[in-house]
Amino acid sequence: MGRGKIEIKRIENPSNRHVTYSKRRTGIMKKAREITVLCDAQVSLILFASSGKMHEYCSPSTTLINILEKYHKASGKRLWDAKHENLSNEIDRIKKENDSMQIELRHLKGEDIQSLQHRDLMALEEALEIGLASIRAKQMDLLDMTSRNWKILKEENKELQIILHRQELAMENARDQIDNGYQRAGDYNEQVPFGFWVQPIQPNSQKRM
Amino acid sequence: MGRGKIEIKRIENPSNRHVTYSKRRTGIMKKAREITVLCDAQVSLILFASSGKMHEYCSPSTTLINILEKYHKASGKRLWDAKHENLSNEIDRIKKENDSMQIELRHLKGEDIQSLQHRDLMALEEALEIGLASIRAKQMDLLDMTSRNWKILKEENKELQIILHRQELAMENARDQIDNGYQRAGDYNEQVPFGFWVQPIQPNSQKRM
DNA sequence: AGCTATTGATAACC
DNA sequence: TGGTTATCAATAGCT
Repeated sequence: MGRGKIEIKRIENPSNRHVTYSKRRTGIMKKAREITVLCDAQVSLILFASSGKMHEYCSPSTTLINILEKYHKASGKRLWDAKHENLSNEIDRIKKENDSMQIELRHLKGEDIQSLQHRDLMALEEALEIGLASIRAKQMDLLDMTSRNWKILKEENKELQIILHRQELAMENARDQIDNGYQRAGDYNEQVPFGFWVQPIQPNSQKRM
Repeated sequence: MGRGKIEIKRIENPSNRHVTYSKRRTGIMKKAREITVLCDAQVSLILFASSGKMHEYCSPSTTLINILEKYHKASGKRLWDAKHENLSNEIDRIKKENDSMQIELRHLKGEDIQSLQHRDLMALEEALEIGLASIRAKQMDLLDMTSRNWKILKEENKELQIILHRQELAMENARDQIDNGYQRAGDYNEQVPFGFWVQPIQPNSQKRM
């Protein structure tokens, strides 16, 4: 394939070698592209010249990573290091954990229990009863707390009414004095002792405790 | 480079495509080998036919892993780091799923419910009640089945006793006849009607239904 | 899977 | 490198 036939052995002349490398590299790249298009193939081609310079071709429909993954599956060879394997193993482990939890959840919800034996059903029932008891106890707590808060609220309200009542009395008193001609600079406020005025009560008693 | 020029585009005829793939694959492999030898290059070539079948060439002085490491250095592209990242992401995803299931499980078992609101507790209670009802229904089924089987077993036993009783009577009868001098060649068996003999009852009635 | 006419690749040279 | 061309190699179409 040239002006003369050549033996396939290392070209000793570095210059010739490099020239041949360049030309053949273009050639093989072209071939790779062609087989990709013609035959609907996926190709990865990586070349390193003796100089260390790299060239690559990868069929456009995919990526090198993709090809390597397929390579991995097809050959079974382990390209990736231990780290990778660890990650894969962990994924498997977690997935298994996941599955068993999934099953447990379904069982607790009363699903997929056709295949269960009496022993399993008993255990499930016990677990459910314990859970239910715990939940109901908590609800009781909440209820107690709410009613306690109501009580507090009611007492506050009572006190409030008392205070209001005193204020009304005080204001009545003041008005009477004004009506009776007892006049002085100032307004109503100054005649009402400060402590008698309503203080804002704390809101949202639910959140207490 | 053949009997006729061809356009570089997908060969639609699958048979032709496959033939061309085979031929060109050997061609490109040869080229890879040649450039390796002639130019002292390192080459990795991976091909996947559209059928999914894989072929590879790797220059003898090295390995694919080696080449990929060099590729990694030369291109700066992170080949398996990307893969690692994907795996890590998946692990994260699954772990999250795992955690939420874990929490749900604990809640159903009445654990870690301190922070729950009334609304959540109600939902939990309902789920638990449904589960419990389902489990208990299943247990009832099992119980029914067992008692039904017991009943069958008892009836079988009754019949069995009747048959035994008849056999005893028959044998008594036969003995009496022998004692009374009624002699004949043969043994007891021949004098006892066959239908009177105990037939084996079916075992493990639990498995019925 | 083989054959071979024909195209394609490239060695040597500039 | 890039271009030219004589020559060899690859292969398309056929069997």
